[in-house]
Amino acid sequence: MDTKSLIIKIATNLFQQKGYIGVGVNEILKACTITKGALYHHFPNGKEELLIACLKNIDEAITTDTEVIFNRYQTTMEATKKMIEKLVANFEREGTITGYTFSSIVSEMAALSETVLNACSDLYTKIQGIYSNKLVADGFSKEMAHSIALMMTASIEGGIMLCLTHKTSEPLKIISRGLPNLLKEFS
Amino acid sequence: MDTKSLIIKIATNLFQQKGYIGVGVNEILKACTITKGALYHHFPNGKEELLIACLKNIDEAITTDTEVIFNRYQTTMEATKKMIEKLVANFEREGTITGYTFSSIVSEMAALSETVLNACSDLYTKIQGIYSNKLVADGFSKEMAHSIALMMTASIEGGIMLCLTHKTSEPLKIISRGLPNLLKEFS
DNA sequence: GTCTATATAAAGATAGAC
DNA sequence: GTCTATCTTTATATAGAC
Repeated sequence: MDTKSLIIKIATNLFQQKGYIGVGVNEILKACTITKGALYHHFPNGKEELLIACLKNIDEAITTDTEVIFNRYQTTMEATKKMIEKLVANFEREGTITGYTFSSIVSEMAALSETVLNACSDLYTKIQGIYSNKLVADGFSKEMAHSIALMMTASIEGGIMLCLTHKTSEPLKIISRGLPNLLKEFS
Repeated sequence: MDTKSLIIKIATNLFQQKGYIGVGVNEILKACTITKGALYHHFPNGKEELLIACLKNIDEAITTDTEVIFNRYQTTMEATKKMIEKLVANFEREGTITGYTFSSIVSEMAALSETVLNACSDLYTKIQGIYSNKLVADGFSKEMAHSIALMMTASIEGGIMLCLTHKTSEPLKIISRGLPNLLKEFS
């Protein structure tokens, strides 16, 4: 792998584990076994430029992964249950959830960087689009699908946060069981 | 007001707006028009000790406020709708949600400080307890009330995050409309 | 394209006068 | 209990050799 891709790969992991401000440039360098010269050659605008590249990387990974799951299973319900199962397994294995969320980045950057916030906004929109399309295929109207997709995203992201806070996978498991109520028409 | 209370009050506001790492000690001092001497006299262990004091402060404010609302209205549904209305109004007025959340603090501190994480965990448990009690009064079993309360917390926290990300109050409004589906028995 | 060495700024914290 | 002045560490970023 070329140096640039390596930096992005390793930095992505670190940012998801510790947040943007929680990871120093030096830590990234050490993890990559490279030095400042290399990093600033590939990312002249420094750490924030690297973060944007990482967000794009996360974006692709999440989108691809979600699409695969949502294509494999017949209904939104099945697909979502499987997705949450993966999140739970991830959490129980590693104690964090690295693959599917960026809410910590949103939270810490919301007041700090417009660029980063926009990147996160796009990403959520994209994920919700996948949910929404599947819901339309399930028979919901476009508007209802939009609303339900939003509620799914909110519940799952909130659930991830509760798992991290309470250090147990119970919240996501309960949310999974409550899905049938979530995936229903409402006013 | 005495200096210590003043520091806590102002720091609480800043932490909620910009997160823990996003606010420097110097910024707090400036906002309080005091100097380091005063701050480190009241909080010998520095910034983290101050944060814990602020979390307790938020805790009381949120708990009191939530209890008032949940006592005033007959059902969990009505109370929750009113609560979300307040969140939406807060967001539309100030562009942020300062009074009712601490998820950004959780997210950024999750990997960094055990103490802070525990304080946040207690707080969520307390809020969910209020929801849960009301749900039992509504007629749900204790276990079901626990599960629904958790889903409420997850949706609302997730909804707040989506509002911040997309810079619109739409997510919370949609969640409010979807509440009837959330507040139902499930397996 | 990657290295070493250095610059520069900001953070949190302390010491001691008043 | 609050001030000023200072310390220490750490952060991001740059310059220039190879």
